[in-house]
Amino acid sequence: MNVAYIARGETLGSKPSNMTELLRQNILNHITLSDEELESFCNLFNQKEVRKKNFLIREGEICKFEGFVTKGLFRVYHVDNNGFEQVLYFAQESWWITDIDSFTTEKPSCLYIQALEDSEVLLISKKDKDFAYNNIPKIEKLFRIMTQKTHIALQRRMIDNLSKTADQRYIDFIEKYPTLFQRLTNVQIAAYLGISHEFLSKIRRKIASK
Amino acid sequence: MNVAYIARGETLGSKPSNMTELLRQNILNHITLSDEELESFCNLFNQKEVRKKNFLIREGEICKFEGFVTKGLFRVYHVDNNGFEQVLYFAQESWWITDIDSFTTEKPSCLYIQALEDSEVLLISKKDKDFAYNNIPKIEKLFRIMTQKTHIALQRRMIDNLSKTADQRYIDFIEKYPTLFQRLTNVQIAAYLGISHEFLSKIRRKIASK
DNA sequence: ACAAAACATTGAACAAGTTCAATAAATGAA
DNA sequence: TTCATTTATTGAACTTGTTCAATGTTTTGT
Repeated sequence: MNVAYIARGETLGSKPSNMTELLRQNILNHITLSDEELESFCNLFNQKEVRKKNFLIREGEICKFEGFVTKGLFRVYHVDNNGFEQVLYFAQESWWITDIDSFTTEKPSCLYIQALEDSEVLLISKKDKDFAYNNIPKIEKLFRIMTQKTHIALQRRMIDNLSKTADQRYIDFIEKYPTLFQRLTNVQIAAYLGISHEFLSKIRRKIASK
Repeated sequence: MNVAYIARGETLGSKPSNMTELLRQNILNHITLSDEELESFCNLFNQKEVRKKNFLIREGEICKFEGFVTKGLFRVYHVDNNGFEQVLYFAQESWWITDIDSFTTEKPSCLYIQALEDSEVLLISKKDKDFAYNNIPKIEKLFRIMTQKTHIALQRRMIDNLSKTADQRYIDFIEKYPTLFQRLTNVQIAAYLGISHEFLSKIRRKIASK
């Protein structure tokens, strides 16, 4: 495995383990891998710093990476025809980020991924991910399981959006993501809940007065 | 592979190919498999008839299968606290159905899956699917790719629900699923769009008068 | 420390979507 | 064929959420 790794022109030797420690933990939460497999997979990632307000991708670009957040916070969002922003999801430490649509189809993205704080991510390219799929069979299982989990979460959110009132969705959000909640402005939360930030402000007043 | 297959107590010999023809096509649309792999995977499925209005699963039950529709039409829906139904998706011929949440976690489902027409499905149990994962490596890739695709579709729907008006979502639905549309009542379509059927009726009048 | 920008709140007028009740049309079961 | 059930339409009153504009507060960059 290491031979293939070196042959692909990457730097020789492992990255400092503190850089990929969170990633290793995250992977082992989903599947079991030998030290060698873990090592060679983690070595396919490159660290990148993204300062607050900077973009990992913008609409129209092709998403060439899949990322794992090791520090900071991102928002993945869409801008509609009227210029309004809808947040698909937030990603803090130990969350994965990509536009899976653009990444897999290699077509231009209709999403923006922006850092809301000074952040750090580990990025893997499509080429290296395909390499991992072909050479470390369990990686196929890893992403099958992870995609399943994010899909389940999105299904639940879809049902909630269809069945619950904005008040309830806001209360649920705080309960479900209590620490993330504290790192977000009301503008961002409103864009996630699918309401105007003015209306969120009125919801907050109503809740506070109880 | 056939030995393992027989050892698991299934009927000997392949099912008539007309029964699994649609399934075979669907699989080969996603990955390439040898005839033997295809054969042994398809043999893990059992056909089931479901008459109109009957349920494949109900809320509270544990979803023990993943299904592939060969004939007819299903709706997968949730019933909220006020008794309103939200349709997560419809599944006609060549679509897959399951409550992936309940199926993977083995916890009670919060969904109903009901036949809207006299239907037929090919079902695979969790045990047999795990068997396939462990013995036919490409099956892992198959479901990784399929889950990715359904996830991408759901992401798009999520964005549309957050950014578009009900009128536009209805027009989009007709354009995207022109044949499915003709098999559904307005009550079902409204439950998918997340609006009351009365309001859908008013949207239809408005559109017709143009 | 200061100016500029972003963020949060509020009210009033408005638009989108619901609820309820009444009626008509289509479908289904015996 | 007939009766019951489901489906579709419509109007009026209502609720939820938006829009716009004004005001004050907090953050940020330099």
